[in-house]
Amino acid sequence: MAFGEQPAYLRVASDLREKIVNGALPPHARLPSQARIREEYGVSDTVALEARKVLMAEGLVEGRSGSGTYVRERPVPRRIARSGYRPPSGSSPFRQEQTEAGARGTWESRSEQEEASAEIAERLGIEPGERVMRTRYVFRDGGEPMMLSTSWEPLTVTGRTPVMLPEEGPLGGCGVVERMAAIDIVVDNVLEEVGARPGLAEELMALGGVPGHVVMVLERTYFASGRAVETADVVIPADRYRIAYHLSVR
Amino acid sequence: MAFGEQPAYLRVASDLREKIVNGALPPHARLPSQARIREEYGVSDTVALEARKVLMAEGLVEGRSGSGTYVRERPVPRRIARSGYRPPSGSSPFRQEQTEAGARGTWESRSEQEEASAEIAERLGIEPGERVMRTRYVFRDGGEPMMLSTSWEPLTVTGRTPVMLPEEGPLGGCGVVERMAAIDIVVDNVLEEVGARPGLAEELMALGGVPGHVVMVLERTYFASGRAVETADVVIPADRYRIAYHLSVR
DNA sequence: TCGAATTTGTGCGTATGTATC
DNA sequence: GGATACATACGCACAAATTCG
Repeated sequence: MAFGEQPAYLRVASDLREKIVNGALPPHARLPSQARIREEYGVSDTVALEARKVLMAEGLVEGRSGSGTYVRERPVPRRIARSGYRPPSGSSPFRQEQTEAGARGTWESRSEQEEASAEIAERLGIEPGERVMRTRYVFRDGGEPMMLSTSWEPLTVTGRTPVMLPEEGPLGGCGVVERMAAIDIVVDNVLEEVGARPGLAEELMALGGVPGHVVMVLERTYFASGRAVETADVVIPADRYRIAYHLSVR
Repeated sequence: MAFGEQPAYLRVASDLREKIVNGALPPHARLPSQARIREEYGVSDTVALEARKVLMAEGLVEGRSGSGTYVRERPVPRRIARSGYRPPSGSSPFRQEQTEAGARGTWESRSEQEEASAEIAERLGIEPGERVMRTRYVFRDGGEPMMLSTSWEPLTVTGRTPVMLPEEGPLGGCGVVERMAAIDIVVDNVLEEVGARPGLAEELMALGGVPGHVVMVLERTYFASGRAVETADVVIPADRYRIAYHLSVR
């Protein structure tokens, strides 16, 4: 390998990648087998294997034992409009987590009281050990799981009120802002932090994904007059969704 | 390999991973060398190598040629405050891509004219083939590459003006809003879409990462009076950064 | 139903280059 | 320079899954 050249396996990977992105190898097409790659590029078995591994790590292809290596479909990601997004029509920016264009979202949830962990306490601005209501959601979009969410609300805020359980009562499933409004708490700010990481096996199981898939994690906290009233972790499969913000420049 | 067992390299990787997460191998500690692993676990060179590769792909360790394989620090992800984020102090929400708390950002860039691809034309609301100025950036934070960005501006907007080249002239490096203001274009809206995927080998090379690492992709478009004046793709390593939005709930 | 060919996935041994100590 | 350690590369072997006649 001469100076300045990139390794053989990266050269082969780049060539195959090019054929994938420019459409010469469309989704569901089979890549040349390891043996064919070896012949076509004049490289060893190891190099052909490493090249395939690079593309697999990039999520472009998927190996099926005994069959071949196939180009994966990359669905056009759907848009999840977040708070702050104002669609052309004048609909509410809230409870839009499921929708770009009115997709019917359904969800299940389970609530449970617990003591705030150090991290949750930090996010809610309370003392660790204070009691909070934790609610886990699975959101579905047309039956397909699309989003996992876990939210925490301090019981000092909602305790002994009709909205203590997010999904019970007349305001069940209405969203944080409306529920808080019902007990005279005006949510006026929201902080959202977006991160991403490989999904945990457990999450991907629930989301119908494949080990190794990437998820985005949205850490969201609602504030009312400077006090945190709800914080949540939202897990979203990154291959199917994007998170959209529409902001005005002061 | 008996039925139901996992491959040897995964067994070795799991054992080493356990030692890392439980602290037996703290950050900056050196892993056993390939030869040592071979001896300790009674496996071949290949298995030891593959095991290390798994941990490297997970971002837990980093190999230094000639020296060893070291446990990486997993820094609390730094926050990249995006447009819309208003820190307690009243500083400008723009040109904050580099900073949580005043980190000095440096960058390099290279501009070039080209014809708009179908995708870029769509995003800019122009015809494919119209000429645009493409500028590629590498942003650094204390010398470490932290962000790749490619921006496109229609030449119908900036052509034959002092700000045609983003990084030239008196307003070089000033940010889109200020530059556009200089030619009497008032940027009033920005649309940001956050996605995530495994990084391409090329991107991770530039960002100092490892094949397989996750990146976030920020697709950002600035608008002035409903017309797109700049669009950009921003690639950010997800293990080191998060993207923060602070929004008010009207 | 059976079996052969193909292909991936895993594993072994070895060699060479190159960076670090 | 020498020793160590990682990175790349070659060739081979075998098991498991798949495909196909």
